[in-house]
Amino acid sequence: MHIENVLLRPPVTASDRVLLEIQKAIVEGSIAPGSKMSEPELAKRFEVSRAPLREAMARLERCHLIERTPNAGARVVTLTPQGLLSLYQLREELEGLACRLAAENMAEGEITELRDLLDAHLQTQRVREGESYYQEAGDLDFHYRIILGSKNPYLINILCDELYFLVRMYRVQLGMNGPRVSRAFDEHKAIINAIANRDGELADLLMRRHIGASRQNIEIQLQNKGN
Amino acid sequence: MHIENVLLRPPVTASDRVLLEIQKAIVEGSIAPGSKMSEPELAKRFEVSRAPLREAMARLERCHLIERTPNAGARVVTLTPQGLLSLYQLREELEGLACRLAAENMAEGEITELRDLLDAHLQTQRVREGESYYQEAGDLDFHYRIILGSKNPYLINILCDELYFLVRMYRVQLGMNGPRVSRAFDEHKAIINAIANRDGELADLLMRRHIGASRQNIEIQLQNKGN
DNA sequence: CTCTACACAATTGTCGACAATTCCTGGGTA
DNA sequence: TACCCAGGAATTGTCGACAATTGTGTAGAG
Repeated sequence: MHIENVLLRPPVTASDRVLLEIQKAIVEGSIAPGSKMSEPELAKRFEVSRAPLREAMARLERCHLIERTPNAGARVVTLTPQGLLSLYQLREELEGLACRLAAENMAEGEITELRDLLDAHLQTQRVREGESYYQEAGDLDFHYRIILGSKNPYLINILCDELYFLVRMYRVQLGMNGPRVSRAFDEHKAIINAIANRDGELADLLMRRHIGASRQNIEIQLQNKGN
Repeated sequence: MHIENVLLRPPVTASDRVLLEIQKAIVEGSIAPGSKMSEPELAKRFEVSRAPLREAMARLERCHLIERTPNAGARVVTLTPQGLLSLYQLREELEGLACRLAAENMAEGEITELRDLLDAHLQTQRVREGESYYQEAGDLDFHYRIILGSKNPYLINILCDELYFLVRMYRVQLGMNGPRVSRAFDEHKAIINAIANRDGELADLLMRRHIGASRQNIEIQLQNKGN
């Protein structure tokens, strides 16, 4: 009952490779939201046949980066306030659950590693103040480990494989760096403590708040962009 | 931002048709759990080429009915107590959320329809006492409508497209009919009332309990089977 | 007798071409 | 001028064959 996580395995096949490239392009916006995904065009651009390309597109649909209609083609998703709200409603619930389960199921060693990771991340953060990439990567890593710590394969699959690309897309395309960086560290720290104390209920609550705050932060950016 | 629900659209393409057939076969167990899914064999059996078959298998993987490993092939999932627990942990959380959102977002008309559905279902149930099929179908319909009522496209997608086939597989293959039928009606009724009163918090709680009870019921069957 | 290495068979991944459907354009009509 | 319908171009869905990889069985060495 081990569910493969396509993120964590090297791109063994051609469609794996193309998938990663297109995912990156969509998340970073170099393929514009709402634009049409022409199969012949993309196949030529990424130098593969249409077979692996279609396989990749099936997986892109799975992680909600494109929307397909039979016999009509696919388009890149568009970012909307409603979409963001729906996404974060889910994330709050699911990552809350992940925290609760992680508090029950994470090994002591995993918790220690998580602490070390946060410390290491804090240092690089101090050195390279303002560079949002490290914040992004570090934050992602933190959430990933907790999700994996839940040991629930379906939950892991949904969050890491299906929802997180969209989360990243919203954050990247709205240019997240901002003033939340330092506060996020404290919140992360508190969550780790709760997990280390095996207090699932508290960990759940803190994670929900953490994500709620993150959502509000993005919503502000989205409003600013709208005006 | 409308996410297509493959369940609710007629099978327009060949891979759609094959997908439905194989899903049915796996859920009902006529393709045994753990058995290998040979592409040439299945293509011949369902009278399609390997291209649409592979597309169907990609979607089977998406709803967790098969597990694939690159360059090695796919196997039907096996049912385990741990798997069931993981699945229902998620369901409790997600359908609880769905109820809360449904209480906020369902139109009055939809709620009325839901009531009518339950009443109609109750009558056929009385008439054909003991036939588990109607229970299955009616229960499914009830849950579906609430999920759709949440109006959260990601939530709908995960529950209806990705998780429900597995839920059905567990129930069908463990032969669910049992004594829970009548009590489930009362629980359904209470949930509808909470939604009608726009009491999301209560609806959430009741749905979690409802699913928890359902899980315990299945776990008992699973234990009996093991002994 | 056991273990390793090689070669063969079978399966999966990929390719290019064909069929079916959709979308777009242009012409005709009210 | 606006609307509708037909025709053609382009795109998606499907097919059969080829290439690449895996698993297996066998032969040989230790």
